[in-house]
Amino acid sequence: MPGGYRKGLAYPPNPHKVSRMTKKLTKRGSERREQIVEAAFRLFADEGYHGTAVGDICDELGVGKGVFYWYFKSKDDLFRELLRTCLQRLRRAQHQAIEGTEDPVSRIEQGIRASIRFYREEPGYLAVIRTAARYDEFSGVLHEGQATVVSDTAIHIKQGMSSGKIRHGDPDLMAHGILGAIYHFVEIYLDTNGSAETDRPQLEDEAVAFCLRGLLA
Amino acid sequence: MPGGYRKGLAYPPNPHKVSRMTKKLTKRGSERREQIVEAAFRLFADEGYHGTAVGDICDELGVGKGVFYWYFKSKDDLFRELLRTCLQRLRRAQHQAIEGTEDPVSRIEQGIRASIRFYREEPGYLAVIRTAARYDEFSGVLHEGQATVVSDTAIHIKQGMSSGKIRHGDPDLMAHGILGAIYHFVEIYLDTNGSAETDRPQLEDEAVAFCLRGLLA
Amino acid sequence: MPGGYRKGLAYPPNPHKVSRMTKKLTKRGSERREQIVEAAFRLFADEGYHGTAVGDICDELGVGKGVFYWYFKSKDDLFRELLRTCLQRLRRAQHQAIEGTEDPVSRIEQGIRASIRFYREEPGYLAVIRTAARYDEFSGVLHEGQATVVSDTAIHIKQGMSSGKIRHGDPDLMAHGILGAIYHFVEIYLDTNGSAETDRPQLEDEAVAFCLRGLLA
Amino acid sequence: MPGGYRKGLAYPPNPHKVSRMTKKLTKRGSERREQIVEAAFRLFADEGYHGTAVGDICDELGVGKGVFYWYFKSKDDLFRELLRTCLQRLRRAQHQAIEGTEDPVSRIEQGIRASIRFYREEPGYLAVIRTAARYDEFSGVLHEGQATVVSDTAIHIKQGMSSGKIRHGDPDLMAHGILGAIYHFVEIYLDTNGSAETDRPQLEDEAVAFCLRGLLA
DNA sequence: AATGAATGAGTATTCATTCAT
DNA sequence: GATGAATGAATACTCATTCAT
Repeated sequence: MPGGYRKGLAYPPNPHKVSRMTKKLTKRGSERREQIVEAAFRLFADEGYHGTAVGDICDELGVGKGVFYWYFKSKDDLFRELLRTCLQRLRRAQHQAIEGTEDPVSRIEQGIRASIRFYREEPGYLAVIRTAARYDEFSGVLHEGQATVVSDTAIHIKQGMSSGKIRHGDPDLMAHGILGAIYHFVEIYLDTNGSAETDRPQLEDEAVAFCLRGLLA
Repeated sequence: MPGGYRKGLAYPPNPHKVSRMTKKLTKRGSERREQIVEAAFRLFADEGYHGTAVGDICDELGVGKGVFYWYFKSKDDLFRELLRTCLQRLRRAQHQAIEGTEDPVSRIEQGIRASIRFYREEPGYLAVIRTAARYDEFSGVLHEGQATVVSDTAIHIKQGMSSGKIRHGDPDLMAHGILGAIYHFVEIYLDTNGSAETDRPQLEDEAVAFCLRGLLA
Repeated sequence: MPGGYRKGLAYPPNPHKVSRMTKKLTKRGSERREQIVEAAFRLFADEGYHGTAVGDICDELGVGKGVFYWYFKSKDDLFRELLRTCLQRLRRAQHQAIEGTEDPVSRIEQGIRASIRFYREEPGYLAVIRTAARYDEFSGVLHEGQATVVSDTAIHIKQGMSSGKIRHGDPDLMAHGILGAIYHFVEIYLDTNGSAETDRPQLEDEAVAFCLRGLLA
Repeated sequence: MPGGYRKGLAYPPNPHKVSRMTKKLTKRGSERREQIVEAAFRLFADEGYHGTAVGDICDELGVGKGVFYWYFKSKDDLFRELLRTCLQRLRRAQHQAIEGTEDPVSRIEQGIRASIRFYREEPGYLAVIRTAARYDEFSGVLHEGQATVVSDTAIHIKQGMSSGKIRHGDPDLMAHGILGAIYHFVEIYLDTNGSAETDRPQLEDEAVAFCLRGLLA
């Protein structure tokens, strides 16, 4: 039954829609799909989740709305996919930065630097993540992604503790502290729209210092 | 735009509406106003901004919708008022915690502890702040509030630097680091709905440790 | 502002909505559109602009409200289209009546007669024009239409002056005089609702006489 | 039963409200009443009927809404009173202009001139009349007023016919022609808001010429 | 694979009018 | 005489989603 939407955000989940998503796509089909993802990425980043109507995405491509629902179960679904992609890339960037470094503290440091660089260089990804953070619906996906990063980090922290380089404490909590601080730094000092007006080059150094050494002299 | 019409045809948000001067309220009036504020607080905290219709608030009190608009210019307006109140109380809580403490580092510590306690004890306030964080519209008010807290904290940081207790660095950035870490801790370890399922009593200690000493041993 | 939300919170008339390009309509679509125009025409004529809710129009056709907005950008928009159509038909009627007549004074006379006949035979059009005259919003369109008629007439007047058949004076003003008199005659002697209670067959003759010869013997 | 309003314009007429209007007012009371009338006059002229809320009028005077309803049965009622006043003044202006003139044609001419002068000098009255013309509700009062003017004029026309100065025809219709032309002239060439941008000093002469002699040479 | 058409619930806001104090 | 408080119907417009061709 079409039409209507409910308070808050969500349109009622569609229980009948069988996971058609396992469809095999022709070459043309995959291209279409990719076009949609790209357009949506741009729009979500610029206008936010609610600011982007399914119709806007279709208009962008000059196609009817049916097309969208041929490739995606729902708007919500597409956004989730996008979000997952963003988080994957972030994680990949972190891993690449760490590769070849042995010392756990250095690994943490490289991870911090990589994150900030990533957000700086990919403001679109940052925007999508920010958008996700705004809605309870997506906090699940976000938390998953975070959990991964946190446990990655927590491993290094534990190693650091073993070797005596890192003080004792709850590794997860510490990892969360890092995450929170970085995210906030990025919020404050990085502009979503590329125009690095407020950006400061030494942000990475300062972030690293804060996370590793805290305030005390 | 809403019902009724004015100026011939249009429904556009009435630009003339010069805030019909601040109303004088009778005792009954103030009580009503307070009732509205309370109901709205509860609903906003539970259901979010969009999840709460003006009509819901009025229904809660069993009054007509006009009543709402007798006391408040708009839904947006009421929410802002609520938000400001929340931020004020937070700040007050921080100030009270600091009173009587001289050492800047201790003041910072007390501030951190007070914030976490505040959020823990007043989940409603936390919920409202969270809700505000979700909407660009309110980020202004939120940022103001944050700016105040940051500059409060930065002052202590500077003093700590002078006395050599705090390492050198950008005080504002450090203050933001604290803010970000705490807010994230609260997000992760505190539930909005009182049910302290995930809560951990030692959260304050750990937060203080992270902010002051970072990770390193 | 109306239901639904976009861009986070706000209901303000969506400034981005770039007229989603002119739609291609299928046969069924054009028919639907036409049905809407007809229903709206009837309702606007009978009940006036404000007396006609978008919902009324849709109810008339037994369709959902979305249908209206599939075909028209807004209620205002539809009304403007309707109004333009009315004015066009009026002008066309005038042109047809003039065709084949050379003498400028006769052309003016035929124009006057055609106008009155038009209003008499198409009370619906008259009603729409009247309605438009009631609202500043639409006076623009109306004035444009008037301006056209006035300048058409003024041309004949000038020719008449050249040939000495029409006394000297400001042609535009004279044209406006004709317009005003006719419109008023129609207001007074023609009923919008077909019931030609007050109608008088010789109205055309009398109007012509007044406009051409004034009062004097 | 308070609240609510219906499509179109009108709130349901209040059948119970006994004509309290015959109240005798104290001196202070009459002053209040006069203040309301004045404020309403200004607002109606500036903002139109719907553009002026009862609350606006009261705000202007800094009094509660009850005051308004103490002195007037309804908004509609007040407007009618105002309108009647305007029409009276117009008629008075016309009479004064005619006094002492015997020749019927001259009387008509003086009447025309007086009307235009009146509208030019009292843009507020014009605005109120215009506003009234916009709403069916008030067309009654307006038509009454017009009827008076028309019959006044028709008398002169008849006299002119008797003396052979005016061509034969329906006097009422001729009078309506004059009215319509003048009103339209005023619409076109006079600005409501005093700023006589488009005004032309010789408008009176031209109007007289059009009404008396029509177009022909 | 694609399209155009249709659905319809959901909501902020205004304002004439009344009435208990 | 005056006030503040309360009433509540009325309405434009959005948009995720479905479906017949």
